[in-house]
Amino acid sequence: MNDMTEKSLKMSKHKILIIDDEPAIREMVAVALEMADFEVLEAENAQIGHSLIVDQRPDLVLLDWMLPQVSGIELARRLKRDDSTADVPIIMLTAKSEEDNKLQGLEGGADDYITKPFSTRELIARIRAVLRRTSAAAAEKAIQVEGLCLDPVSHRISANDQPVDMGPTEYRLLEFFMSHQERAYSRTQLLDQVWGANVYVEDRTIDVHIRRLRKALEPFGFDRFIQTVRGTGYRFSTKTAQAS
Amino acid sequence: MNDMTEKSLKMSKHKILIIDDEPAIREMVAVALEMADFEVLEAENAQIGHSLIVDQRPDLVLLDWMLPQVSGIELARRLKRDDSTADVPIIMLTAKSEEDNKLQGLEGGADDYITKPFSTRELIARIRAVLRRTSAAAAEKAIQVEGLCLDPVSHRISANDQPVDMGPTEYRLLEFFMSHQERAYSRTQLLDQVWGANVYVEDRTIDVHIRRLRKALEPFGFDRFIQTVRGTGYRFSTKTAQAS
DNA sequence: GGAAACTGTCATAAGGTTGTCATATACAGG
DNA sequence: CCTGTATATGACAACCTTATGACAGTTTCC
Repeated sequence: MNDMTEKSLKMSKHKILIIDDEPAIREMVAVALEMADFEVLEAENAQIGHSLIVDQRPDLVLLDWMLPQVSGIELARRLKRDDSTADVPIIMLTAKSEEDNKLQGLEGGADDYITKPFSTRELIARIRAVLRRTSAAAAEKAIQVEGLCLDPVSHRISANDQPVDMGPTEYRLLEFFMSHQERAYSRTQLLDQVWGANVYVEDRTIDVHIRRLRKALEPFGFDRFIQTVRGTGYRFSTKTAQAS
Repeated sequence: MNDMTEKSLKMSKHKILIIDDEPAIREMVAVALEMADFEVLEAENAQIGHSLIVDQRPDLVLLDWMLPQVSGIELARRLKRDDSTADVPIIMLTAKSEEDNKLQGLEGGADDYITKPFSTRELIARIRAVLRRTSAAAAEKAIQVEGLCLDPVSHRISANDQPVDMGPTEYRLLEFFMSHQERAYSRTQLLDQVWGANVYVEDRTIDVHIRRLRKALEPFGFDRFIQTVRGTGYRFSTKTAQAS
């Protein structure tokens, strides 16, 4: 359970993308954020911003309300519509005169809004708040697949509402699998992801933990989710394993 | 997963097509690109460029904004509209004065744009960036042909949404075929591509794996894609085998 | 301090894959 | 229609990869 805290501490700087068409504002914000130890990306319009979000996966987006061509609110909607970008938190930047629209902004999927002019202190405080809120939310959301449910808060697994008993390593392994479904991982990748990078552990050890995980899920029939991908590794999939 | 990196390194030169009506610019860019170890194709207008794209399948297109007859932006739109050319990355070349239109260029499907005059260093850097981005995306994209679908991410084959079972070698063979359709390969070439260079394996062994692959696809009727090219080797084709 | 729970490795058992053969077929010319 | 080749197939035995049960060293928790 301390994993989360540890990871946050070790975690590299948060990446913030600022999308605003005024170079002066971008510059000012960028400097402020860098001083606050964030990594900053900039985009001058919605298109460039969108591709940066896709490519760079920033931890948060500062989005100007008014942008040429595609407006900020429109971009926010698009981001929220697409699953792959829906969970990127957004803080809208609005001018005083546009303040009335703030509700619309929040409706459009923004996690917060801030009116220009704003102090950098306030901006940074809000960024931190949103980051704290969203990263906590992401980590605390239970993952449920059919009758199998993993609850990060209580750190517990249940199958059809019955508690499932397993070791810590198996828990982490399952957690990783359930948050990365339908994807094949090599033993080395699993080792890096679940055990942590640069840990010297035999590749074959994975097999044993897979075995233990399967054994724990077996009584409920959910061991079928843990699939072997011969010659490659393992995969978590709800789709039926290949018919022989 | 490292296969991609390895392959990229071994991969033959990237083919770049430059479409510009000014011979001087074409020449300059061509020289720069050749020095950077790219293979260069040239076209002086959209029509010629389009047919070169279809025939030669360049890895990337440098497209001038202003072209006689059919403009660059129009060509870009057409390319993106047609599935068979939609995934060719495009970098638009715009004159300073046209800079305002760059947004339109990105909307029109360009992957990047660069304004003239530009340094060859910058051009090459952008080309590399776009190639890296697109080839990474391509490696993750599922390949679907009629009802047959190969998903590299989950490492799985499905035919009409039903899982298909096959050995690792057959999977790699099919993966190679599906990403190199409509083209005949000799047994030796297949051995080099699918098994890897300098591997001592009997040529005839291919026949057996082709057989196994066909057998796996047979229940769905997709074995018809794996065609024999007598005296030469094999080919993956959706078109029906040649009527003699 | 000691019992119980966890972990990483092994050795061994199961099973799935692979490269070759030998044989049956299909093809292209004569 | 026959003949020499090129392919398609079925059968195998060697080889690899994965699944399992056991075990000893540690850590965790009374």
